[in-house]
Amino acid sequence: MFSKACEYAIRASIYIAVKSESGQRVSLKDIAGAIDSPEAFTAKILQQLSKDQLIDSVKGPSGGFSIEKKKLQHLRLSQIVYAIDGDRIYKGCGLGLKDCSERKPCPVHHKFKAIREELKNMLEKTTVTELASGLGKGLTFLQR
Amino acid sequence: MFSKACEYAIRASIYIAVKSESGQRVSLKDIAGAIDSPEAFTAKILQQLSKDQLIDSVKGPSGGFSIEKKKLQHLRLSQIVYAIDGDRIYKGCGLGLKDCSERKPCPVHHKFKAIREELKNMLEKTTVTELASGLGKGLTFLQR
DNA sequence: ATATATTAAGATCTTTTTATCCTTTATTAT
DNA sequence: ATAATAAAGGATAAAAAGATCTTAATATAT
Repeated sequence: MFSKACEYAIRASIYIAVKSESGQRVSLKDIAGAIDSPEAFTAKILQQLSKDQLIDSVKGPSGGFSIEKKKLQHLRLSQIVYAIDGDRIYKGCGLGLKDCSERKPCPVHHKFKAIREELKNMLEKTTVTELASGLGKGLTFLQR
Repeated sequence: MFSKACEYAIRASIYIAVKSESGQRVSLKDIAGAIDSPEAFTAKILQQLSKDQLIDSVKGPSGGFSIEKKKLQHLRLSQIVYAIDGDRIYKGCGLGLKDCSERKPCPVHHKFKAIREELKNMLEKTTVTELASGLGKGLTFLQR
């Protein structure tokens, strides 16, 4: 569904969100530990999210990653996914055809459409805070 | 969503189905040409489908691939997908956790569940013949 | 029986994805 | 100012996926 990088991106974002809500900044090491991801690879991913201004980063002592409150209110899963995996999850043809479209559909085009729409809606509706909340309450997990 | 191999597998199966309905056997070359896939790679994939007895193959002159009528009546998309990609599309956690479950869910577990179910249902309901029919009528395409 | 067409199978190569390492840059605390 | 800390960036490596090549096995037609 998502690339590994995107999975880490989502997990990291949720973790950062939890911490940001209580005003804490978290280091790369902290994040990689919390979501059980390879540190250097995670760094690359966070770099990308930071470039896209989906998360904030501060260098130096007591630096780290965070998401400012304002952003956090609006940050959707779709934004994270888009930053890392692009739009292939929405646009790509289920059978890999380049020019698959309503006008020239592949055999599964219409069958997939509904599912894809639903996925898109879900990603666009779901906020990272919302997911962070469940994690904060111990209802959901980011490891194993 | 699916691996490239799985995309080719589905496309090939649909093409073989169309031909099989009019009693024709099709060669690898023919298939690869029709679905615009790399020939040798496609051979591997068809080999796998053949091993799993989802399609039939005959060696030698006037040999090739086909799907016998009986099989074709029941052959579902889910079977093709399972033969090539296994069950990751159903079972795998959206965030890549190994032990994600109802009891110990990742933050998106419940959100994904509905979508995954729908996908599963669709794949299990959809027959290859059904898709072949649209292709036979020129309503759908396997190229570009 | 032989030649030929065609799939099967194994080995190998290429590309992409995933992951690591090392150096540089920015920030903070002293 | 200096040292320490943490992310940024670039180069490289390992693993997985995608694709190709070569040889073997098998069936058919003559």
